[in-house]
Amino acid sequence: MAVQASEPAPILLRERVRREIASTIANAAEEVFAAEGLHAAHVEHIARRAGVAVGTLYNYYKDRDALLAALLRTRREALFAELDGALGEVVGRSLREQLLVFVGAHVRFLRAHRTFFRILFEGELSRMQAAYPTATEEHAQSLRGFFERVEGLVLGGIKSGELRGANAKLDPWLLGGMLKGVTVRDLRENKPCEPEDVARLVQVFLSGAGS
Amino acid sequence: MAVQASEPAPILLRERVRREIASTIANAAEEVFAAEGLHAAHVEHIARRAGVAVGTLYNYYKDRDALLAALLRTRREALFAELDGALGEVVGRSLREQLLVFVGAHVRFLRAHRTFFRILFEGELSRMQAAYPTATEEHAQSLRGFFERVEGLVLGGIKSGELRGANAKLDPWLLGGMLKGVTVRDLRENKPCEPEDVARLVQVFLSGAGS
Amino acid sequence: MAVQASEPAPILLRERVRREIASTIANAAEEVFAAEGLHAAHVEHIARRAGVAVGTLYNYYKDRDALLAALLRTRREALFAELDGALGEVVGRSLREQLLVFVGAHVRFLRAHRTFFRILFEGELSRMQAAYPTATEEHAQSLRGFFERVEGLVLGGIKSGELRGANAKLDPWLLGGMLKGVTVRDLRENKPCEPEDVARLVQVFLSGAGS
Amino acid sequence: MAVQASEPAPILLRERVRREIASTIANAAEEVFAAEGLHAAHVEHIARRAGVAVGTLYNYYKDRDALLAALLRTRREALFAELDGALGEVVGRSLREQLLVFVGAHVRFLRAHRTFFRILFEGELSRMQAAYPTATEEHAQSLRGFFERVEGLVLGGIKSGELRGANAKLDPWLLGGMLKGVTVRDLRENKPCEPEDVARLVQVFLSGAGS
DNA sequence: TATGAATGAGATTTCATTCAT
DNA sequence: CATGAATGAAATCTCATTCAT
Repeated sequence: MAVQASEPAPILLRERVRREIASTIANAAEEVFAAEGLHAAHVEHIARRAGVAVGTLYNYYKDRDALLAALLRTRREALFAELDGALGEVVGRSLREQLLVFVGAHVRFLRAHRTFFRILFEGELSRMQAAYPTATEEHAQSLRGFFERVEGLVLGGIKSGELRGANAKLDPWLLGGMLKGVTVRDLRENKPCEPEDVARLVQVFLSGAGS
Repeated sequence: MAVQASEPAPILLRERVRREIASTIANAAEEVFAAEGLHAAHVEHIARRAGVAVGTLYNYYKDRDALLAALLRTRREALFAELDGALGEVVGRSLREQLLVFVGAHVRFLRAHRTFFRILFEGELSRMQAAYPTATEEHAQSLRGFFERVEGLVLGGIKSGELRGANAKLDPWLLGGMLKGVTVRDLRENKPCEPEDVARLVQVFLSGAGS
Repeated sequence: MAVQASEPAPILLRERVRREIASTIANAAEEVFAAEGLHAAHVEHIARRAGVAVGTLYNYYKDRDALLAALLRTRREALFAELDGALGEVVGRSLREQLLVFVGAHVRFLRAHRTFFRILFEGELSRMQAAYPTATEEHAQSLRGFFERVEGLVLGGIKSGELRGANAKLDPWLLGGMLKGVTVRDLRENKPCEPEDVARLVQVFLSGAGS
Repeated sequence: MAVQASEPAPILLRERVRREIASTIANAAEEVFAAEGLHAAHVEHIARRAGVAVGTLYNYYKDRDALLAALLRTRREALFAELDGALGEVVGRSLREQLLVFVGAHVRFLRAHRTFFRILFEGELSRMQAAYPTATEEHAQSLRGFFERVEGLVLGGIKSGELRGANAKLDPWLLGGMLKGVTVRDLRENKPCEPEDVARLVQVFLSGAGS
């Protein structure tokens, strides 16, 4: 008895094509948002870069807000997967090792997705709530998740005694600030963060730069 | 002894009124730019907040670009005066003292002009060159000047031997990053930077957070 | 018995000063209207050129419309005085003599008030009724008066038999067109109308250019 | 024999529709520019008269300047085609015949595009260089081309001896002035130029109106 | 479902006119 | 009266979004 297997397959195929296009558009959006700025980026440019018509773009994303939100969500999930994956491999190790691994993962992701961090940090102080409520929410969640992981490391260090005289409220901002510092240097000066820079960052945070 | 000073007085008065209004508009602009974002801020809102008609605003500033540029220039000059004034009083002292004074001055200025830093750091990765060329130039100069002062402190510390195994290229970004960290905390979380936070920041940079 | 003659004099003086200023403003207006165009001319430029404040200008003329209207009226009256004066001296003479004198007077006035004709002919086909109703009326009256005088000459020539096979309806437009032709040449090419050009114009109108 | 021509057709159709709309907008612009004046005409009125939204108008013409320029260029090319076509048919004929044909063609075009001449002659002395540089250039070229053709006729007449005692510099302005005269009569008095008017114009230019 | 032209609300900027000094 | 800064209506142009094909 022959099986009519021709039905489900096209559906899957169609779905795969759909995702392919959505992803192409999101990638184009990332490039254009990074290149033209969060506010100045034109939807038409995104469509053009993706090789589709604007109408098509709107078939995949409700509006500019939704497109930006989806983009942020996707990249955030990838980033967090990378960070959590790296941290998962050094559970229980020393704070120094955890920091090295964490910063290393961050830098690795930065190299692959410089644009995401440009968008993330450009929007950090920007006020887009009114114009892009959904994207703003995703954006906030990205910043929060990033900060929580930094904070988690600091709290772990305090608990284990590896951080002394610590200020649990402030120190995550100091560590996060340094991370942002090297990120901004990469984005503004086109100066990628080398392995020795990672080591130096961790060294300064743990032992200071002073003699 | 009566002085016949009836002529110059009105001129001075006019000029003073003029500056007063220009400054009122700039202050309103600062608030609105900070509240609505660098791009989304409406000229009309600025005028309304300043209590003048749009036309009046344009009597004082050529266009949106010029208004933003003037704002950035004014605040930058005030900030640099504050920072340089503070540093001038600790010339020759230890790096720790210089850092404490510098960070203290920064925090003091932040308290008085939170919005300026919002604009400064929001625009750090933003792309406004095309729309606001003059403002962009002022902005870049502000960032540069800020960084140069941080860099100067680091270089001084290296020269004096107070920074050991230093990385002259990277360390300014780390120190600057921490400063930005506490600034962002203030702006995003409404958590002003207390004196003990200043001390902690300097402590971490010089001696590290590790045990 | 001493006469208190000190009263009327100041009034006269005041009135004379008033007219002086009004006339200065009108002259400035003429220059600016001619230089910048009927619509593009800025009231502020007129005031500046007259050496007064805009507010002063509005003390003398109700609005832009009234200023332009007054200007047109004044110049028109002067032009017509000139033309009628010249024609008055050749009453009863041959059409050729009348034409020579008329065209000569026109050219003389043109040399003294090029700007008036620029305004007059620029506005000939322009639609300014909506924006400047009063000025439009003055303008129309100027054109009408100019045409009537040309028409008068033609009709006189027909009546006296000096124009043969004439077309009383069309010929004034032909003669007027030639006058406008030399005027426009003056205004556009900066080529003033010489005495021999006057003679040639009359010659062509009366005897044609053909061999 | 069926032809599989389904591909190219839509493209041609699109292009045709596009031209249709562009032309509709240009025609609306012509009417509005003529009715409201070169400077006072509102872009929104043009769009409304064309039955499209303002945005659509801007999809077809870069800005107000470009719209006016395109309009002038199109009409000018049509006018010159008409004039040159007519002149081409009387090459080598007598000056009188050439003039009759030329003036006739002019009058024919005037009847079909009264508005073009309104714009052309309104702008003759107007100052629009600053606001509409491109349109000004088209305008100047139109005036120049018109004058050149008039001048060509006169020069031809001088060369052939059909114009006697001619003034090659002045006569084109006289002939052109008469043409403008009948045109203005049409536009201002709503009095179209009849065939006998054409004949009279030529008659006066060649033989004069005198007895 | 893809397309891209049409839409029109909304933003910036100008300038004739007013009016407090 | 002279002054000139303040006013705000109005004009041009942009661009996210829709929708007929």
